Amino acid sequence: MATPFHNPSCQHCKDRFMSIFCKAEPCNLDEISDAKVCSVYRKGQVIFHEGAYPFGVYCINDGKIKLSHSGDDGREQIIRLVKAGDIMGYKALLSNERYTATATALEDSSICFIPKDLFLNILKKDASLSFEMMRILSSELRKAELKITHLAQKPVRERLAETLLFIKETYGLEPDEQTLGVRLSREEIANLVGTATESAIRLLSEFKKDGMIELEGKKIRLLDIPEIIRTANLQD
Amino acid sequence: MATPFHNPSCQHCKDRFMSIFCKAEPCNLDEISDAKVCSVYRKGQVIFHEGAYPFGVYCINDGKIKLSHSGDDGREQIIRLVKAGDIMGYKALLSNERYTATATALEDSSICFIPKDLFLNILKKDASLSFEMMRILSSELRKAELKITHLAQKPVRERLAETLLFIKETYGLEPDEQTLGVRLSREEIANLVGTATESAIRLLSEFKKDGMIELEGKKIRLLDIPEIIRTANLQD
DNA sequence: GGCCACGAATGACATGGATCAAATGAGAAT
DNA sequence: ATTCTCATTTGATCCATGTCATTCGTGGCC
Repeated sequence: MATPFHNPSCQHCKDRFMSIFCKAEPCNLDEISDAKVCSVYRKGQVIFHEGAYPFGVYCINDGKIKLSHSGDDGREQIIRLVKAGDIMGYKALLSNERYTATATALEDSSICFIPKDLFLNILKKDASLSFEMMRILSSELRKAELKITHLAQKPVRERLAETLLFIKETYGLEPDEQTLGVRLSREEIANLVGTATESAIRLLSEFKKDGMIELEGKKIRLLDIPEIIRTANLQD
Repeated sequence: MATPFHNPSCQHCKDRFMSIFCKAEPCNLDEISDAKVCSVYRKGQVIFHEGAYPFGVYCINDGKIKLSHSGDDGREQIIRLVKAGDIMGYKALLSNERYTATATALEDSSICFIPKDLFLNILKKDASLSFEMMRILSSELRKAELKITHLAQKPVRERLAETLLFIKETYGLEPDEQTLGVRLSREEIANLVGTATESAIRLLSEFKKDGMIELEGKKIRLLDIPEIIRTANLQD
């Protein structure tokens, strides 16, 4: 499926300083760099499947990925958006269980694979790396818990506005400083918000009518961010 | 507020083998045991407040605690139930931020406090402890993500059934093998499920009418667990 | 015992949002 | 270009669930 290619070295990875591995001790980084395998996945390709056993962690060299649960009735719930410098698949590895989510490329991406044993061994001997790992886990957990509260208490309108801001935080804006840096289908947006596709569409149209955003195919331009923030009704 | 009393030693803590510290190296456990302070909190007392800065982690010696976010409109969302042997407050500590949740005793509880510096230092030098910490974080994260999916996709009825099972998993049953091992108000149940109190009450009555449970004040007896599982409609 | 206060239960009602259906548009394949 | 397929949009409808209001029950306290 995925196309392997000559490994970029971790030491010179452009996202090295944003990634967890910037905390790793240099000798461990060398070891990781030698052992990893980098592959290219095309848009839509699945990197790993919910239910499968993990054999390592993935570190995004370049690209954008969604992680999603497939709900009982088949509807998917997107639980995380992954960007360059991020790692994924660590949760299953650490708790030694199967993947609980499926990773799908949102656009063509180059992704490095680090074998399980190596990763775990280095984690065990590199205190600063494992501390960083804990920091990441804590922060993901905090975000997840906040999402639980909002899902339980906020109306779809507010959650959609919040989601737009979240996408902006994650993937940033294009050079025009307005367009969200990723193209998602309406269904994907809905699955991120946790609502029906039609509801997401309707509310996006409303946002547009209210002058908060502009829509052009899958492009979304944020015109009035302060108003979006107000709509999201954030307190924290 | 809380009443300190003579410290039980960690080495002889009855929940030692279920707690994270069973993984700590013995010498580190000694250190923790010496430094910790154990206090008694009465039912309803707050152990720490959302928004406050953390100065250490709490390890439950005995008792039951709820961790909750207070939503923007004041409604609370319970995000975790804590039992003897569990620790709490580590998330804020690890990510070096303020508490995002409030911890309140569900019944009289004795809780040990481990100072921040000590905990972090030991975490840094005790690989097996920090590995265990990562395991806990991963598992919490997995649970949180599952909850997000269910909150987004399942009707209240299913979530309530699931919550009853979750309470049973967490706190077990009383000696009669039917009654849930904790007394929660209807409001607390609703805040766990993520619904309005009235909805929780109505559905509990339905469950009772259907013979799944029996209600007697705050006592909830699970009469037909297989049927509750069916109602929860769990696939995983 | 009887009052008070608060949790629990029930009913009536309003509505946000899901679902179903149909029409339109846009991108991919030939 | 033409067709086909799938995403998007819009409209109509329905229902689960939240909200408001009231009553009921229970435990605490004087």
